[in-house]
Amino acid sequence: MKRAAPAASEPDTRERILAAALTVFAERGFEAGTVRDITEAARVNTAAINYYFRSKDELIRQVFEAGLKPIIRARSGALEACIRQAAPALPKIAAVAEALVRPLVELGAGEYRDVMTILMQVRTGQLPLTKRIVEEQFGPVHERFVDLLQKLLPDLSRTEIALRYDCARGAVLQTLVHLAPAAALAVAETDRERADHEKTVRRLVRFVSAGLEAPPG
Amino acid sequence: MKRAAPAASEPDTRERILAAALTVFAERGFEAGTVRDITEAARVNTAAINYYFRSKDELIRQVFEAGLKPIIRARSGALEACIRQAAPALPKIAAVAEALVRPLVELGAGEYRDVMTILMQVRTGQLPLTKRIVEEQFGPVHERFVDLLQKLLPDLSRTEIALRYDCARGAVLQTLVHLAPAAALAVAETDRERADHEKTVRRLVRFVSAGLEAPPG
DNA sequence: AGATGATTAAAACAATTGTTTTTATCAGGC
DNA sequence: GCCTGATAAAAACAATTGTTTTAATCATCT
Repeated sequence: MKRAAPAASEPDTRERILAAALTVFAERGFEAGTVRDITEAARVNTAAINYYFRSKDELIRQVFEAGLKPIIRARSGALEACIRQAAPALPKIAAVAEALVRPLVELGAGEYRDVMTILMQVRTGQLPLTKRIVEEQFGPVHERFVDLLQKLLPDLSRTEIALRYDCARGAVLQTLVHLAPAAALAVAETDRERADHEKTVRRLVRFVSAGLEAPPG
Repeated sequence: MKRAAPAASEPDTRERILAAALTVFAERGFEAGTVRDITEAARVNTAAINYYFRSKDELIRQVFEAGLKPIIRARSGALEACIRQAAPALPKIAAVAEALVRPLVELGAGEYRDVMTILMQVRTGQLPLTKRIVEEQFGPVHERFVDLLQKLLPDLSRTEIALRYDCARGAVLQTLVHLAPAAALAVAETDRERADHEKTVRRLVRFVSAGLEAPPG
């Protein structure tokens, strides 16, 4: 036989581990977050992690890559939508800034807050494995952003554009981490929260746009 | 007797531990960086940490606070100098931005690179202890910056100013971490490096200034 | 020289780490 | 029924964690 349950109730043990691992890693970091922290949070036996994933490292890889994918897809999709919307002309800087900001704020304030926290941790480059994953996954999107910005700001060198793009990402991430950590328990977003996010997006877009199109030096 | 050596050769064991702890914590994080990592790097016995500091937690506190102080002093000094220089008028936004950017770049690219890395780690808030230290130490400086910006940008609400100030800090830190990690081994800065820092400062100031004085929404 | 007190070194401590092994449990196929 | 293979639980593994203990060293003062 291949599986105990065919498809209906895929034993959620594996999913519970993944979910628990995400929050544990976000709260304590990849190295400091222990296997037993995770199995206790998931109400699962200690050996389950080595049964479903080969090792803790493999669990880290899967949790991290799975968390990253929707973020990349959202940012990438927003960029394409913004280009499509402006076609055949080039999009405005503000639109590009919004394509960078909005997905991050909307995902990072909600379901993917833990992933954002982990992203911040990884940025400090403690684990080579995770740093490599980030570079691999985000590489293509970054390149497309910088390429587009280069067309919009032909007076700037590519290194200057890359620096400004980095600054923009740093500004958004910094704000995200400071954003209401209470969201973790909220099952549904209240109107108040949604309005806050909208305001945050507009403010960030304004800051980032201005920084991106600052005069060259 | 009070001390083995009066003052000339204060047993540098303690200093070696502090220095080694800083780089170990920067590379591996506060929790993942082990006592033995540090004692080996400092070529010191394992028990030395508990002899000179009471515990690992106390070592963390001392390393972190000692590393933070010069950064705060530099930023605080730069702000006061910029105010003094413009007096009796108010300083320009660009000058305030430079007071924020320059100390961070100059310290963070050199001797205090490890402290910057640790600052990034702490920002993700894994250890409550370190998060509290950061808030305590940086609180006053942040307030003075926001107060001054409020005067320079009277059309913006205080929360909006605070957000922009956060963005500015995030932008600078993000850039710092991406900055040449090779600096760790350089005993003396080359002219090339110093020129690079100067260019980085100017570019960051331009980005941050533009973001700070973006039109209100 | 002998005694004193600070420092260093070596060894051991219990606790916790990731992982493995070993033993149950539980579903479906013959 | 009984067997098979997947899952689950319990117990144990060696290795590593922060810390303590115990014994050596070393400089200084009397």
